[in-house]
Amino acid sequence: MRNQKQNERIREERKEQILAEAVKQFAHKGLFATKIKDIAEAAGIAQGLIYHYFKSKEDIYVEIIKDALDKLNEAVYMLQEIQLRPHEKIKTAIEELLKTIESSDNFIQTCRLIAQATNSTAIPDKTKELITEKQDLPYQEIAKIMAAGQQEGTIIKADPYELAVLFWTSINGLAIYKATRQGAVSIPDARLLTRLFLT
Amino acid sequence: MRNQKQNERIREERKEQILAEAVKQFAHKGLFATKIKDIAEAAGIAQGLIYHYFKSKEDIYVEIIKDALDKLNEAVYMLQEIQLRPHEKIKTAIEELLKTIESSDNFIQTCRLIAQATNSTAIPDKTKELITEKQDLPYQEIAKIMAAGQQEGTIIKADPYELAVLFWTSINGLAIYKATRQGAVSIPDARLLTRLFLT
DNA sequence: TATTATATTGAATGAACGTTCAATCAAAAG
DNA sequence: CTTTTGATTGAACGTTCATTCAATATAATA
Repeated sequence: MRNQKQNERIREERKEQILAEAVKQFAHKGLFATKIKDIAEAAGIAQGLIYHYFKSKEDIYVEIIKDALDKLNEAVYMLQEIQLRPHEKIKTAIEELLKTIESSDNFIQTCRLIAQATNSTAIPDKTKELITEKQDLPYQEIAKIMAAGQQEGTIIKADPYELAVLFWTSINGLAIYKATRQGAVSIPDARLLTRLFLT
Repeated sequence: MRNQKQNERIREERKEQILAEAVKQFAHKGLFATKIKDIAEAAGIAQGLIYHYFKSKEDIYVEIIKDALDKLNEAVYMLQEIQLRPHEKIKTAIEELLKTIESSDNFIQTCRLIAQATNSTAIPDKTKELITEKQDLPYQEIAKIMAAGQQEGTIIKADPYELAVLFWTSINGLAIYKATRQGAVSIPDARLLTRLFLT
């Protein structure tokens, strides 16, 4: 028989493979239009095998949404660490996020998944909990930076949280925009958006 | 027996009633998580009766998406008519749109429906056609106004279409933001957003 | 090679759902 | 009151789908 280490590795690889295909399917079609058959076919395995690795379709979905929210929060957390003035943080964040939108399918999938989940009341309860738990952090974090910048006089005077809302709705909107027009779309220059927040 | 006029009126009223409930359901849950049973129950009628008025669930959905896109285009079209300088048009549009986001559930439902439909590849082909046909007009229209304002030196210099993208992604993002936090959320002041476009 | 444990398959199951349909109801017209 | 026509109901039908399961394959170990 196989030893435990090998088994664990195979198991982990298969799980990742299934998750990777499921992310694509969910991002494009959402939870309810994505069929287990779709995921199995995309992964090149039998339908039944999916249930060897996951309890249910919902479970896969919940895990994916969790990962998506975590990924976003992690990125935001890194922003805290960087040694920059607040207004430079905002500038850098916008530049990096727009660059990522242009280059990374992965990030766009993350945005699509979160947007769908956020915009539907039909998602599993567990997903709703994750969202209430994790969705606010990016807003809070950006709001903090905005407030700090206001202290220094480099960020425009307005409710910091409202500025954060504008920040994220713009970024998110652009990601979805890019996602839904396949191919050549021109994402606005970072300086345009930056201008919205700096004095 | 009833005369034809009465029948037509009853028929029209019922259709509207079904559509009104379907809009709510679709806006909250999307096409695939909304069941015919849900719509029938919300409308207080038997499931079967829906098929006396509509050919299929998809048909209802397509009609609703069509209405949503038309409503948006109509609003944009009215903007053309107003006698104002380009930068005043942008200012007024932002003010009115933000006011509408704060007050009108109807508008928010429209935004949700369009966002969902745009963000999914699983929607009916007929819906996809409607979107490709009608979705670009608001962008074009705002881009035109931006370009005109640039001629007058009142709108910031940048690709007009990119400005339009920024315009709509912000508005749309805010509408979705409001939709998904039930109750008290503070929508940013119109002046903040206006500042993004004016010189 | 025989054994054992897990991976994998594909068919079976059962529930949910969209749609159809036969039967009944309601109301106006004769 | 009777007829006629469309509105309405609720059960029935057929399909799709998530999930389960019995059977088979694989590969490491003894």
